[in-house]
Amino acid sequence: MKVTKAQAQANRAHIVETASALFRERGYDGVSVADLMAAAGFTHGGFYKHFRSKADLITEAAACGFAQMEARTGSAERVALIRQYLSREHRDTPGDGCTIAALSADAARQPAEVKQVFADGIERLLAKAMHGAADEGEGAQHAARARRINDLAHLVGAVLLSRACPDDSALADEILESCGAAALLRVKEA
Amino acid sequence: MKVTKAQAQANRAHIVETASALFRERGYDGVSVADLMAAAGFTHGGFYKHFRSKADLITEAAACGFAQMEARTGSAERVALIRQYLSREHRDTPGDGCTIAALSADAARQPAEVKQVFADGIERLLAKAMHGAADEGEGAQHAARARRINDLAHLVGAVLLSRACPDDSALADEILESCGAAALLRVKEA
DNA sequence: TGTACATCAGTGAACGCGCGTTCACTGATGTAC
DNA sequence: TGTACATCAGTGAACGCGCGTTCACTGATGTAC
Repeated sequence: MKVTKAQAQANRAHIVETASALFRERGYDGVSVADLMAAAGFTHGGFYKHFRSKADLITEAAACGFAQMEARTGSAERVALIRQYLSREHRDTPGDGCTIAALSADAARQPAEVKQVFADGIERLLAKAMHGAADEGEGAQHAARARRINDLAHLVGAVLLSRACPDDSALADEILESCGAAALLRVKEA
Repeated sequence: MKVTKAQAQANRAHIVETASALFRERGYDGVSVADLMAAAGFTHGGFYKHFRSKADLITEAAACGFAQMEARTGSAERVALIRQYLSREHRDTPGDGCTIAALSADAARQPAEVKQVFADGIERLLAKAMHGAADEGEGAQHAARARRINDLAHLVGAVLLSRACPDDSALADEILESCGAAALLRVKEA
């Protein structure tokens, strides 16, 4: 049953990606090693040929989630990004969505290793959003960074509030719409 | 070992309050029935004399958390509320803090019953914040409500982001400070 | 290039453990007379 | 008011189950000659 080195490496990456999506859907405690391996197309025993523990996988899956986000948001316009982030689609399919919105509350209860992955991910997101302000003065850069942090908190909070409401409830949609309108207005004003 | 009706009722309320705090600290999956009952000062067997299941308790504990929040924020000034909400103290002691910030991600994975408690709680929070706008026109009221929703999303998101960062990290504090400054500025401008 | 052997990714049964829940039991409280 | 009995909050052992993890085994891959 052995497999080529390349195949094994691909399988490992596939397990991490599957875990990253499942964790976003159900939380770290909501996905068992057996669940995950079955979803990835394997039996559970092989898990420990790739990872030392479930805790290790959680750290890797978080990093994978941030890497996916960066790859996908690479060239997108801010307006398109906001529309997508505050869409019903994103709210209703956390497995395909933002790691921060789906798992930051879970991460808060995880060891420092996981939290560091989140902090690094947030930091890289902020750095990327700052590209437009690279040639400004120190004060303006500081203000721009503060604005990015505020925008991120606002978007993440909106998705979290909307997800906490019953499916198809008016309030859940109203939250997305109110926050979307305000976020887009802020882009236009800047 | 029987106890007076009044005592039994008080014990039940004590279990719900203890659960509400423990859930906020560790999440719904992070607290076992045995953990909880021990923390409340009982053995685990008696749990089912008070509740039909852990799921039932989760619903009650959520309602208890919102009731506590309403009671505590009753007479507070908006500025004081924002300062407290975005304080390191609130970030670092979720057990004493806001149910939305601590558990909305967990609630998103719970049955409709729990989500309804969250939606009702959010709705009551918004209604309370609208008291100052009671005599305005329909358009102004709608705008005021949208502003409250945005403010709530912003505050909740800030606490979540800050909690996801490593303890005592600079980024965790920066998030609270940036969002606090912006939130307070918004109050002054209004 | 061909042969012999070591490696190790993947399998599936098994481990101890803690989970939510059930149950027989206790004994003070509440009730009926 | 006093007595006899039913009630039921709380106890602690036990239930089946799924968890994270370990292990002996398989057999194709990778390596040494």
